[in-house]
Amino acid sequence: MRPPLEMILPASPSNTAAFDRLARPVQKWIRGQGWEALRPIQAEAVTAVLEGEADIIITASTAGGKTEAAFLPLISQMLAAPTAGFATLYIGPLKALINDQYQRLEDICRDAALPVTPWHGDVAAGKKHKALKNPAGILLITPESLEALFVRRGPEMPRLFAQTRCIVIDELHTFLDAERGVQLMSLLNRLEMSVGHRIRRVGLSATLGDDRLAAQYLRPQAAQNVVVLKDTSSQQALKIQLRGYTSGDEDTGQGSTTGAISAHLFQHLRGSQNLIFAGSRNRVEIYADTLRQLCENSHVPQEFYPHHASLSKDHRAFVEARLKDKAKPTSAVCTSTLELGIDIGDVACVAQIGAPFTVAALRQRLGRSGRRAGQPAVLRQYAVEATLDAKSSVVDRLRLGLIRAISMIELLLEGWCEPPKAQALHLSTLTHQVLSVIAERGGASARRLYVTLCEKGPFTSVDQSLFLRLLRQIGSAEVGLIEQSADQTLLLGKAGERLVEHYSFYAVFQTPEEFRLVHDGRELGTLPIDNVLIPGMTLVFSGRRWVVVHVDDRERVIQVTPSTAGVPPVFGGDPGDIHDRVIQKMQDVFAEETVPAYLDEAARALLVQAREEFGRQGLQERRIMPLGEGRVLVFTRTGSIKTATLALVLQGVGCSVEAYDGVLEVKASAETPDIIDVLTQIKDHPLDRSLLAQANLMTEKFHPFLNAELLGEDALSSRLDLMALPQVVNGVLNGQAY
DNA sequence: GACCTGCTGCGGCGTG
Repeated sequence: MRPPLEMILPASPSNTAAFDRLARPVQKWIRGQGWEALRPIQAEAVTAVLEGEADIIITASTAGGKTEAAFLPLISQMLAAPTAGFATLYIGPLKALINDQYQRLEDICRDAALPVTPWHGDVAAGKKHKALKNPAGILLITPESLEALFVRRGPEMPRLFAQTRCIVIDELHTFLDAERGVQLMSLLNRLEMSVGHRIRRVGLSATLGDDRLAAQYLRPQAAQNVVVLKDTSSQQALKIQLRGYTSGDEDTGQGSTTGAISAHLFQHLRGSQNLIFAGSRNRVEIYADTLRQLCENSHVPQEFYPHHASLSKDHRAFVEARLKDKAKPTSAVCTSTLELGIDIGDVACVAQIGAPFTVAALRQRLGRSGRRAGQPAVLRQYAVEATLDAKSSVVDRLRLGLIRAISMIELLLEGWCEPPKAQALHLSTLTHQVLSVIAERGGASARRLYVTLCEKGPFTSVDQSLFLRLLRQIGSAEVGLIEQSADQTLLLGKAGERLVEHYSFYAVFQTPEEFRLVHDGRELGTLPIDNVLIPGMTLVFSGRRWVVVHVDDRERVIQVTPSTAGVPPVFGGDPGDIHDRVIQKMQDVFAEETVPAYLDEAARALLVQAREEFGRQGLQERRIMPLGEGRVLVFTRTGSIKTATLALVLQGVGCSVEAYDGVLEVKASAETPDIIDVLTQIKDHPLDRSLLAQANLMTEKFHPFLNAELLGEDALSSRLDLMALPQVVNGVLNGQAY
């Protein structure tokens, strides 16, 4: 008789029961780890996975043991019932994450003799061919590589996945509300159709604003049956400070806000591991350069390094390794590259310069700090506002950056974050999936495509008539992506074949063209091609200063050599997307009188000023404010989508418009009609879609193949909101005008 | 007024 488990493993009874249900090799691995017990979330997951076939969402903090929670019982299950083909499919959004998870799972599976195969663009072709010849165990793959399998090996899919029982989706939140997430859902749905049975889905995530919406994403047809397991054990303390700073237009000299914030970071972050989110790659370079100088001037070792997606892999790996190495204090000045994914361990503090765009990002970033028991998460928020003078505009006086930073923190504390947008058509990704299904099957009927992608797949907002219009468009002579054979089967056209045959087809997201920046044969990183650089020009990049020595336009290579001066390059980007709820919260912050305890003295003073201005201008009620010289402020009090839609309409009648948080600054010309008349017109008449003609509607990768009509509908389903406009305008007009 | 993510097959060559 084997001894009772309690003698080996001190654990609570429920925990012991969970442990007992795991396969022997898995139990052996757990003992080898020296764990005292399974964590509650892991014990719950064991029960949920082994009892029944329900879809599951597991949410726990980054170091909360989610991977083990899912895989300890899944591996046990695989050992109990061996299958032919891949038994479990793991989807990861990053190659680096797949590499990390491969190491961890290999370790668990070593004694179990269960193969684990990583599969992404950097994995050797030989290794992939071996796995295809003998598919078994766990396959770790990116959405793009899974897409490639469908396109290149469509007929083999049933053989590879016929007995797959479970698909684990890591970092589930990164797929919600993204084109890539729609692609992934389409692929998983196609996989189920291809093998002819449902495959259980398990989502892992650290940050979910709304469990039900995540469940809706994971299994749209049966969201109510998704089991959500939450780790509530690690409710951690949160320490927040919001510091206010003011600056003029010239922000680079001595005594600037960049200098002042850098000095504060230098003073408080040195000696530990930290993340400094600077908001853009340009600002990452500015702050990294300033902090590097501070270290040099103080004759102390360098601890501040830049990290963003345009920097070389080598440099990024160097910074990540330093963050993991507690013997080398390191603060990374970074963009969202360090927001998710790969494990960099616990950081002492998260600094955020300027308000973030979403509460979800703020929450994800904060999750990097305070992960050790008893350690609070620490947020240092820096708000930068303009120095005011007699000529300063109302918009500057309202301190929108500070108010938004406060609003985001308040919403974070309330536990809210942005939900995914449900109704979008995703016509770019639908075009991609049409080509992919045709390639997979060597041809398909329109009916089959519609059922696969829209009826049973994720493109539920697309009805038959819209789908047919899309097919006719991409099958037209001038586009030529598809063509129809005599028996009505849809095949790839010439242009479609060319597209699908190239490896750049698999990803559904757009990437800009770039130069490579090289010093002494070593790549420093990449720059968007719209940077105009000629020999002799200086720049700040990768935390150092360079001078351009040679530009090769054909090969897209720029040679540089060290220099003592420089300015950071322009990286471009899209306008941010701010949710309605954030703007509402800003309105509340203006109207209330309480001052949050986490503001420093300067931030308090700025908040008081902003509220005085808000009251003085009567903005509690007032929605339209003339500024003189034909300029008017229109307070939409809505997020960026509705505000941008109104801006588009006003531009359509000849106004020039600038958008801020919930406010438009409108400048009329001599030919422009009176703004009240324009707004009244919008309120009373259905809107003319021809307005869309002047907007830039080509934002996604496969948009260039669509016509104006389809592009308009796609934009209206996601980035513009004409339907809401009458209501927005009504609100504006019913406030006190003029 | 922004950020991030991904990639196959094949020919040519050297090595064991």
